[in-house]
Amino acid sequence: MAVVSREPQEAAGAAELELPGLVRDRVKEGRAKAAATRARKAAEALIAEVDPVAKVLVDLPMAHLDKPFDYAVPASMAEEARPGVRVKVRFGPKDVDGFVVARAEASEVANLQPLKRVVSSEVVLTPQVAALSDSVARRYAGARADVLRLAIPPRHASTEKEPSAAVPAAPPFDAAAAAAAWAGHEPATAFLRHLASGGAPRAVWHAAAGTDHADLIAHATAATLASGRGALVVVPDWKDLARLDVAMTKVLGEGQHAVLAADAGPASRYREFLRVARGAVKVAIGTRAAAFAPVRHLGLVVVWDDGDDLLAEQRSPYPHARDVLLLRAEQEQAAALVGGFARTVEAGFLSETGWAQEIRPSRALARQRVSIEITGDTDFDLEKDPLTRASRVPREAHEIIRAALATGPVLLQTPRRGYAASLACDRCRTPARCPACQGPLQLGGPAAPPTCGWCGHVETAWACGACGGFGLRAPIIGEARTAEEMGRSFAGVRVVTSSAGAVRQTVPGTPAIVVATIGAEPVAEGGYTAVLLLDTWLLLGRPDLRTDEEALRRWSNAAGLVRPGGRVLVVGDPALPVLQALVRWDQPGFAQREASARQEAHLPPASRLATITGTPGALDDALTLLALPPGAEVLGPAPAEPTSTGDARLRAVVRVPRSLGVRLTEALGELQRVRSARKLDPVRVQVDPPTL
DNA sequence: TTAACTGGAAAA
DNA sequence: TTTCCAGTTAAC
Repeated sequence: MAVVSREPQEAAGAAELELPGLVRDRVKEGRAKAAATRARKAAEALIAEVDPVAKVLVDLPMAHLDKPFDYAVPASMAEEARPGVRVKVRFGPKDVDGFVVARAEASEVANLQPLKRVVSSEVVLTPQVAALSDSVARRYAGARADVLRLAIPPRHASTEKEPSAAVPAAPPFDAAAAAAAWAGHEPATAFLRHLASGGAPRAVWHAAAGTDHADLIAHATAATLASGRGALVVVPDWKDLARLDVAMTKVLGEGQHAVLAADAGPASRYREFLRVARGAVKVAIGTRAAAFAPVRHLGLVVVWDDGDDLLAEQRSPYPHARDVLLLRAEQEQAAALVGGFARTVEAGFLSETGWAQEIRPSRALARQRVSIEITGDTDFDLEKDPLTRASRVPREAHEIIRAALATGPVLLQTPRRGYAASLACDRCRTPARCPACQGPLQLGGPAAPPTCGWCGHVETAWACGACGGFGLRAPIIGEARTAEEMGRSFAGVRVVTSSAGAVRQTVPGTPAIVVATIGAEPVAEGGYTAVLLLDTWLLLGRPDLRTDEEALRRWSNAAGLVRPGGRVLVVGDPALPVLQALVRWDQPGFAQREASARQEAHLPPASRLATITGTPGALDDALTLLALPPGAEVLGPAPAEPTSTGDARLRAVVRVPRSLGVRLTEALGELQRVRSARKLDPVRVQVDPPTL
């Protein structure tokens, strides 16, 4: 025992005399290490003379640790430890990453720990973005560390060593070209003038069908640059981003903008981020996380198609890119542009409250530019026209396609992917499901009975699960089958498909039939000569609160791809208000009606609402702890998705009038701090979630 | 990791 | 009541 537990020092003493070389080396190593530690300690003991205190936000998600901690700045780091740099600090038991947010002369706290290391001298957290992260964290009752993780991409050390490429001189602002691009949208010329002269106008922009919106955004950016300020544009996905990238290059010239996308890979993502952070470029475009891009002297923020759910962050605290940008526009006195072919209730609210003005197509432009028609999708038509039975493309549509093909490409938007023909109830249009496995019932051949597409069950006595009907209606055709039939109907015409998994970004402006599933529509060079929206009823079948709104947004985006002077044909029930709004291109009107419905139901944006989700015990506890402002309502709790480990969870909804929104989020923030400090089971808080 | 704090039990 | 010890907590 005694021999085994001998002190290390004794062993070291023995080694000096007799032990073999390897052990001696190790002892030397140990001594060198000890000497290095002493040297480091000595260096740390020398504290910076000016502002020896660094205020550091540590990268920990715990709500009660969401405040700056003071550290001593060693003299060796006096210069590098500037606000905005990444540092490593000792925090309790372990070393954690953090950001210096300020330097100070003194601290309230005695015996400060020294900063361990300045990870890099790059200023990645600018004061503006730090302030933005503050307000986003407060608005969403979340922790700043979580927000910063969304805002600042992971460091990529080798990329950091490269200098950012020099930016070529930008061409001078062409005010006439900008005005021409925006012609017909009113009052866009005033908006552009205001931007160019350094103002901060705010607008909600409804784009006319056939508008090359990316081009217009690029011109608005150019106007902002002309005032000596930077701009930031956020779009939902990489398809929009690619289009915008091309437009920016065309209008601003090569290398004038950075492209920020999380899925571009860590090196490229960080390289582009650094170009912005270093002030090498004044313009940034990107997907949702780009809303935090540290653009210098920000003059304009733009969000396109803000109804797309991709703009809602999936990670805590679940901020929406539109709201981040709008907060930013206020804080940095920048202009704001919220644009789309569709209109969200939230965007409509901005103009209703007077926060922003409207930019709309003039009536003349709307009428002359595109004709939008609707054709019935009733069983009567199906009887009359044998073609429709097979293909779901009515005869009237065939005529439009034929005419439009003479001058360019035609888009057919269909809601279903693949080939198989699924069936639906002919009375209520609920898709027919297999009674055994809930798979889709399909027709294998002309005379075959309906068969399940998943388990192969042959259904001979089907009855609709929703309405009890016995009739099956003409099949829902997938995009592959539609494409095949188009190829047969229009022999010699090129047929292109685009659907999830095989999305085509662009097609040439030459005659072709493009069959795409919803959201996968390629952009046609110069626009489509005609756009057909098929099987519109299928999108409306879902019992979601936002079904109509979302369907209208998706149709509007497809219709928006038409070229000026082109035609849009909607196949659907002309009596439906949502289709009427589409045909009249009155998405703002539809949003307004939706807004009053939501107001009556006390839903956002007129109310502020939050969900709290957790295990039954934790939720119950949280609701007791939550100090709600008077007038707040609590709904539920109702069953929610179980945890990843399968534990049951409940969700409660709390809501207040919008005027009390700040009180609600403060209470929720306090709740999270208390729960985190007491190490209670976590609950998830989501403020104004996109869906309920 | 570690100093400060808490609470409970033994000693006086 | 005081003192000691072990476990807990906060964390610069």
